[in-house]
Amino acid sequence: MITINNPDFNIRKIAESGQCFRLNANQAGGYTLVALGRVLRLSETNEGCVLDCTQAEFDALWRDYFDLSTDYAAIRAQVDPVDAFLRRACDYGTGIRMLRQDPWEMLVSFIISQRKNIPAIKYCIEAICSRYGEPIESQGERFYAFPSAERLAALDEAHFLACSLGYRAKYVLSAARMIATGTLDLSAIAALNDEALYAALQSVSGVGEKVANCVMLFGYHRLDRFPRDVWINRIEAREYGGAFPTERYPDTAGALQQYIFYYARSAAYQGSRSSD
DNA sequence: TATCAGGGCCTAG
DNA sequence: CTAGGCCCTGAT
Repeated sequence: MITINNPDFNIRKIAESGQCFRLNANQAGGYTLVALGRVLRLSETNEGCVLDCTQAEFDALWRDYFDLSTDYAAIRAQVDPVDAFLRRACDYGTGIRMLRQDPWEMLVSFIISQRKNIPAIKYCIEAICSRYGEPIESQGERFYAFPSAERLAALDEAHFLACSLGYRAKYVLSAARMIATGTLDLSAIAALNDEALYAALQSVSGVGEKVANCVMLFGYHRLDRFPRDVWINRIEAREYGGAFPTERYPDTAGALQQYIFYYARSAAYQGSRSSD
């Protein structure tokens, strides 16, 4: 067992921040994460967040996955003191971190995300994993890893249609085949600068600006990327008169975007806007 | 039951 | 550059 006692680590907020789709509340009152081909259970206690893994597994995998070497208090501290909205968002979202997730899983997940809400995205991803992912037994329960590109490349469009992907089915299939054949190497492009990586990702059919930015932010930990979805667009219109000042936060705008996204969808913010 | 919107992208014009 | 189509689900 590992305990993380850090105000900048809150598993509930991370789970609800929309960056990951396979971290869910469990029956025991905690959270269960399927990632890196493993299952990890986490629960909040008075002593902090407890992870049910060994020290060796924590050191090898989860310390990096949860980005525990980044100082999120420092990121929040650089927020413009005049920007009351952003300060509120950061206070409200304290505990959120930017997970270092698998690029392939992020690519597929965010291709699926277009014109879907979060429950629908999770449904599709679980359908794919449960049918084509490797089973993982954990404490008497069976989970499924996210399937490899090679595995998905061997399927055809009908299999993805059956997972409720709709018009995105052909995008996911072609992405899988690009990766499986080596047309696109997700490991190799990690070495590219932002603009080249952005372009490389958009060479995939079904990947536009929004999805490419999400893959960069969540899969390649490019914390400067600032994906604009309908929620962020609303906030930019309501709170910033057009555009968020990304230029003021050249290294961390994407992390701030996650605080904004979490706050914008919260009852706390929605309630404060109810007079509109 | 009916309607709308959802962490968009592609194609045609 | 903009308008329309797309496939399905969750929320009301």
